[in-house]
Order: sequence, then C-alpha cells, then structure tokens
Amino acid sequence: MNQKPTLKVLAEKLQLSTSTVSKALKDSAEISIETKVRVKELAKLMGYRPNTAAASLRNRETRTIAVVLPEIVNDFFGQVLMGIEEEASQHNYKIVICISNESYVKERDYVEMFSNGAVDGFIIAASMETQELNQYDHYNDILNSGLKLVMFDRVIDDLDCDKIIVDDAASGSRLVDFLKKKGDRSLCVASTISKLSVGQLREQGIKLKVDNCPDLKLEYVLEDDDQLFMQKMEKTLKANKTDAIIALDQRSGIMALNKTKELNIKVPEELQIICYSNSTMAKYSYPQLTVVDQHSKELGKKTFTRIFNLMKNKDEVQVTRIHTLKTTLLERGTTRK
Amino acid sequence: MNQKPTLKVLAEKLQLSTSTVSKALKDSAEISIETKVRVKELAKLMGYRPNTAAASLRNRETRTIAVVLPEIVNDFFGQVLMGIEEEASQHNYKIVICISNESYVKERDYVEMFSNGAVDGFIIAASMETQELNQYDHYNDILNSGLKLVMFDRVIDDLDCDKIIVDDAASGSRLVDFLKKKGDRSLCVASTISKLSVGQLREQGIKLKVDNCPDLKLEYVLEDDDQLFMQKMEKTLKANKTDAIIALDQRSGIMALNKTKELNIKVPEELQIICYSNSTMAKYSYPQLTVVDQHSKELGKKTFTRIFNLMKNKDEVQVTRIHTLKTTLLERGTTRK
DNA sequence: TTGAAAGCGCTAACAT
DNA sequence: ATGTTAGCGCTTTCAA
Repeated sequence: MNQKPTLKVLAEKLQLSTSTVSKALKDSAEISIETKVRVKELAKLMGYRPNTAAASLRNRETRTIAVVLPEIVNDFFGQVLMGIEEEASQHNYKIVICISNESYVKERDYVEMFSNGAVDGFIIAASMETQELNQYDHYNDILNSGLKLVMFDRVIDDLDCDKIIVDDAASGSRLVDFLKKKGDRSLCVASTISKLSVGQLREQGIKLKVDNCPDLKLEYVLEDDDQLFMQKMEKTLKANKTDAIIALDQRSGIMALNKTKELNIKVPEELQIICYSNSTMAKYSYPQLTVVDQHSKELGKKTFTRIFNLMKNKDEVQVTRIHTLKTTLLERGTTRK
Repeated sequence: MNQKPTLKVLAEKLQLSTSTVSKALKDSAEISIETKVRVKELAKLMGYRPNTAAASLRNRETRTIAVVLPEIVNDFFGQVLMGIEEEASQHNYKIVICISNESYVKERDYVEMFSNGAVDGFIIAASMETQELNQYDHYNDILNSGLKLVMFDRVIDDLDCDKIIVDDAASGSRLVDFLKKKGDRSLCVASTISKLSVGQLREQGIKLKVDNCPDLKLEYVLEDDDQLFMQKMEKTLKANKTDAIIALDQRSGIMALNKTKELNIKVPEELQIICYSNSTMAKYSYPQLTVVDQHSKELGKKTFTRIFNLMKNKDEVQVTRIHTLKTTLLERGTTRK
C-alpha cells in the first residue's frame, strides 16, 4: 500500500517548489525544458495522479456530469448512455448516473443532490411522471444556479434549454408514405408510450399524413398495460382489415408481432410491422423486426458534445438550441421488399 | 443565478464562527440546541449544500464508487446497475460508470484513471478480454493502493478480493435434474459465452451431472458468432435427437428458439428450452422463455452493500469473501408443465 | 526560470 | 458552548 504521491512529495524529491512542479506538469511556458523533463519523469516513475478533489475545489469545476435517465434496462437509454460515456471519457469527464425510475420525486431529488457543485452539469431525459405532471421547476433551478443542462429525447417543450431530439413527427409521416407505397391502406398505430412527448409526436406525424391521404385509414391500439394491450390488439387484428402496424415503441412492436403468431397471421405477407427503436429484442425477434433506427449512440455522443461546448465556450451565444437528428428506416423481416 | 452559500457566509450572517456552524449542521453534542436550530433554519432558508469537493479533500473520502461494466446494453448488467445505484443513493453515495466494452485496455485505463482518489472503491465485472488473457494486475493495483474492490458475476478466481456471484455450477446441475424428471434424455448445451468464467461454470455443472446419469446424453453448440451459431444449431436440431436445450446466455436462448421456428419444431412439446438470464427479450419472446433467474437487481444491491461495509468497518476481518446467491428457475412457455 | 504565499470550503484538534 | 487555527492538495498571482 504505497503512498499516493502529491505535488509536495515530488517537489521535495526534486528540490523544487510545488508551484514549479505544478507548472511543469502543465507544460507552462515559464518552466525550462530540463525541469519539465525531470519533473515528468519522476511523476511518471512514482505514478503521480493529481487529486481531483483538490483540483475541483481550486478550479471550481468537477469535470463531472450527472446523467439522469428514466430507466436503464432499456436498449435505447443504454445505447445513449454508451455514447455519452464514450465521448465523456475521451474528454476526461466523469459520468455519474442517476436512475429516476420514471418518478418525478426521485428525479427532483437527484437534481437537488448534485446541484451543490458536485457536478458541472446535467444531461436529462425526463421521467414519465415529470412529463405527465409537466412540473419542471427543478430544471429551472439547474439553469438558475449556473449549471449546464442538456435534455434529450424526452424533453420539455416550454423549457428554454439545449435539447437533442430525433425527428419524431417527421419520421411518423415518412413511415406512412413508406407503407402507402407498399399498397397498405388500413394502418394501425400501436403504443404503450402515449404519455410521453415522443409518443405523442410520432402519433401526430402519422395522423397528419394519413389525414392528407383520403384513401388511408387509421386505427389505434394505445395501452400501457401488457395484458390490455394484447386484448385490444387481438380485437383489432381479428377484425381483419389491418394492413400494417406502426408500433411507437419496442414493447408494442414485439407484442404486436407475438399476437400475429397467436392468430396465425403471416408477417410480412398479410401484415407489415414497423417498430420504433433499434433494440436487441427487435434484432432477435422472428422474423427480425423492421425498425426506425434512432441512432441512439450517436444521439448520446451529440448530447455530450453539446454540454461540453456549453461548458467551454461559456459566454458564446447559442444560435440553435434544439438539435434534431434524422432517423432512418432499417428494413428487415416484418416489411415486404 | 444566486450565489452558493458556504459555511463562511452562514457564519457571518449568524455572527458565529464557521466551526460552530459546521458542528451545528452535524448535530454535534458540543453545540446548544438554540444555536443548532438557528443555524439549520438559515441553512435551509439559503439552500445551503456542503461542497463535496472540499469535504472530500478534507475527509479523504469521496463517497463515490466506480462501477466498471463490460457492456451496458444488456439486461443483466442493467439490472445489476439498478440495484447498485438504488442502494448507493440510499447511502448517499455516487456511482460513476465505466464501460469497458469487453476490452482489457479500456478496463485498465479506467481503473488507472480513478485510482487517484477520485473514488473510494471499485465494483467490477471483468471484461471478456481480461478473462481470456487472465491479466489482472490492475485489480491488484486497486487493492495495493488501499482502495476497496468487489467483483461480481465475472470474477477472477485467483484474485483475493470480495466477490458476489451466483450458483452457476450448482444451477447447471439442477437444470439437468429438472429436464431429466420431465423425461428428457438427450440434452444440448448452447452458449455464446464459452470464454467467460460464468459460461464455463455452467457448462461444468451440467456436464458433471450428466456424467453421473448413464442414461443421459450431452451435445454442444458453442459458438460466439450469430451466423455460425445458427448453422450449428440447425445441424444439431435436424439430427432430430435433441430433447432439450440449455442455453447459457440470453442470446443463445433466443437464437435456439428462433431456429425451432424455422424448422417447425414444436416448443415445448417436442423440445424444451431453458435459458440463462431473466431478460426482457426472454419475457417477450413467443412463447415466453423459461429462464434461470439470477435475481440481478438483488445481486447489485448485495454488491454495493458489501463494498459499503468494507469501507465502513475498515479493519474488520472478513470471514467469507465470496458470497454466492441462489438462482431460481422461472418456468414459462418453453418447458412443459 | 523559479518560489512564496494565499485561498478554494470544509473539519477537527485544541483553545477559550 | 463557541472560537481559533491549521491543513487537506492544488493553482495562480506576484515577487525574486
């Protein structure tokens, strides 16, 4: 259990002052080349690592971001987190993780807990409860205390902060076009996330498009609960008019697919299914689900990059504060060629 | 953007010294009731939150744990993380997350990065590469520098540290018993994780049991790559002798199930499938996969509790350093009643 | 080119 | 019961 070397220790061994050592390690122009070399050699030899607490205290920055997620057992958020984490570690930032579990109170508590200078900023996707209650004073608190905030995916429209989202409404419209071209006329929107902003946007995009096409028809299976969802889906499919299902989330997509198996409906010949979110579940379903790829990891990277820039160019005026990523359709086994 | 109040600010407003204020907030017995009340009131009013960097520096503890995971888009690790995080936030600990991506180098870099006093300890599940290379000096470095280390699930046998695991070998044996009672004789072990300690243990447990039952037969489909796995599985199933598949991980389980659909094999009537890991994928497969539930969230909680105790009872001698959790079989649609 | 000194916010041993 | 003081490890201004 060898002692952690500090600047002081290095300085003593080298017969220098701590300030010289500090500057040398930072490649300050004030210091001679020889000294720098000497210092760095010993630092390396002794495995010197600066004490982050001391640096934070002194520099008033923690190089830490709190990431608040509604859930973590969820491929979308997992992939986003991967992107955030990858980018963060590249920039020598730490990520502390907070799981709100879709609860407003937990989310608020986390924000409060870390607003004391424990982190430099927050990356947040709002919990379901927060979106339902539309209660977001805690986000304002973040901004008011001078910390940075970037929201992604599940954002608050009325809040004036940086946001990274995907083209939910537009993608909905595109899906309708895609299915229409394949000859489908009777579409069904399936969702277990009608409470979420993203779910609503996707619905709106789809509806808008369908309303503009007199020959298209639209049904809905919107239901949170698995059991009820399956019942409604069964009723809809048994009516035998549906040509295609657009599932707004992975759960509804996989449940719809399972229901077609129960009812012996041939997919994609008799019915096409498209599903939001490029999840592992969709990849390993049988047949593989055609999905809307949100490029979640990229989304995570963009999100970190944004907050990073906010922290660096402190006073720069942001022109666009909402960044919209384009989704793409990944055609697989539940849609026809 | 109101200023963050410090002890000094509170002290000035109250005409007290910072040490009195500090003690009052900590409910020290030295301080009078009235003063405590006065201090706490103002602290609350002004929204005082102690500066964690300063406290860390002074107390030599960060109340932060680094959690190093091989991947995050994985229900098992996600559930474990949930457990860790839940327990941690209960004890006012922060969790910084590190994703090794199954890479030895990334894992080692993370450990080095946080071994400077940025965290009080590490919770680690070894990356695949680390297990293959059996290279774990970086774990020893953690221990040597006086930091705490608890491994879970993917552990290093030769390393003398605290470990939380599940009864992988024993559970394998139990599964064989279970299938045997159902009348199955020809079993097949499927796995995409033969490189991992957990995969090997499960294999061993199964083999041991089968070897002790002269009437049982055992085949293997061990293959990392999805394509190759599917090919081998097809060959095995077409031979038409297999009564049951024990899949050692969720991917092999779902792929096996998909192959039975391709080949029109009736599950569970003609073939039973049991699969390790209670994943979302297994829950939403059709039919629902019978799984070995590892109680992953509990595992995460236990893991945090262990490292927490290590940090608190600093000198207490640990009697058992390996904690084994019992798995349970969750009978669902791919096994017969 | 190097060093001395102050201070970030907090705690605790040691006065008073 | 309250206050004084020193110091955790680092950075940075100012002086030498």
